[in-house]
Amino acid sequence: MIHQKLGRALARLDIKVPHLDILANLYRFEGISQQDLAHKLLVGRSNISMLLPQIEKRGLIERRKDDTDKRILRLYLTDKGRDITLRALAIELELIEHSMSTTDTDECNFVGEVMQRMIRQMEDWDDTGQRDASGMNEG
Amino acid sequence: MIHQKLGRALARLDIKVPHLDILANLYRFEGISQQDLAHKLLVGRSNISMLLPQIEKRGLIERRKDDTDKRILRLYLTDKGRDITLRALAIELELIEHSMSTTDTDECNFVGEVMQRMIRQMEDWDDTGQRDASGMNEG
DNA sequence: GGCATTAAGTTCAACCTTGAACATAATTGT
DNA sequence: ACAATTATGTTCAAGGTTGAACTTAATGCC
Repeated sequence: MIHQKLGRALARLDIKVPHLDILANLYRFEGISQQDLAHKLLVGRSNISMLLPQIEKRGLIERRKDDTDKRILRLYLTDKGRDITLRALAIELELIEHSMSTTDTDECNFVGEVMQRMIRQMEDWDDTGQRDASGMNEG
Repeated sequence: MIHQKLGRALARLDIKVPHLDILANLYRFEGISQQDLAHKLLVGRSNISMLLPQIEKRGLIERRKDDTDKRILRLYLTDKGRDITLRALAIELELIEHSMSTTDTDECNFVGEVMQRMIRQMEDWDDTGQRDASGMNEG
C-alpha cells in the first residue's frame, strides 16, 4: 500500500519507486558500484542492471568505469538527477510524516525494537522441517 | 523475508504461499466467492482466477456454481485440501510463534495499534500533489 | 418485455523481479 | 607467465501480479 501511494505520487516526476530507491542511494553514496547498490537495496544485480539504463537515458545518472578495476561501473547523479531526487525524497518524506503524524518518537523506537527482535528470530528459524537439537527442549 | 522463509518451508507440502493464502481463507469461509476472496486477499480477481485452477487440479478445492446466481463460483475445500491446509497452517504458525517468541502480548498489541494508526493516516494522504483545504492548517 | 447498466469470472498483454548462464576482468597459486 | 578461481555486470527465460478488454449473467428502468 505504501508502494502504491508513493508510486502514484512519484508519477508527477515521471519516475517509479525502484528508480527512487536507486537515486536516493546514489545521493547518499556517490560513486557506488552496481554490486554494492544491489546489496543495499536487497535486490539482484540483474535488477539494477536493467533499471539503470532507464534512468541513465533520462539523464539522471552517469556510469563511469572505475580507473583501477575495469569491471566496476561507478554511479553518479547528474545535476538534473540530484534535483529530481530531492523533489522525490520530499514527496516520500511528506507521505511518511503524514503516516507517522500520530506516532511519537518513543512509540516509533519501541516498534522498531520489537520488529528487529522478530526479524532476528525469523532468521534463526529452520525452514527445512528438521528441528535440530538446540531447539528440542522448547514448548 | 517472511515470504521467502515460509515459501521454502511450504515446499514440503508442494504448495506456494499464495496457495496457502487461498486455502486458509477457504478453511475459514467455506463457500466464499472468487470476488470476495480476492477482496480479502487484497489481490485482483484475475490473480485468483489464475491461481485456483492450480490447486483445483491438485484436488485441494472444488468450485461449484451458485444455485441462484449462476455468475458466482463458490469455493470449497476437499478433505485432502483441509488436511493440507491444516498442515500448512501449522508450519506457518510455527514460524510466527518462533518469530514472536521474544514479544509479549502487550508489546504485540501496542505495535498493532501504532501500525493501524499509520495505515489510516496513509490512506488519508493525498498523492496527487494538490493539498486540499482540510489539511492546510496542520503544522 | 426489452434495453442499458452493473457484476462475476476469464483471458491476455504488460510489467517487475529473479536466478542461471554468459562475457569480461582481476586475483591467486604454482 | 599461466591456469584456475573469483568478481562485476549483462542477457534471457521463467514466474508472479496487474489492469483492461471480454463473456456471461443479473438487475434496473422505461
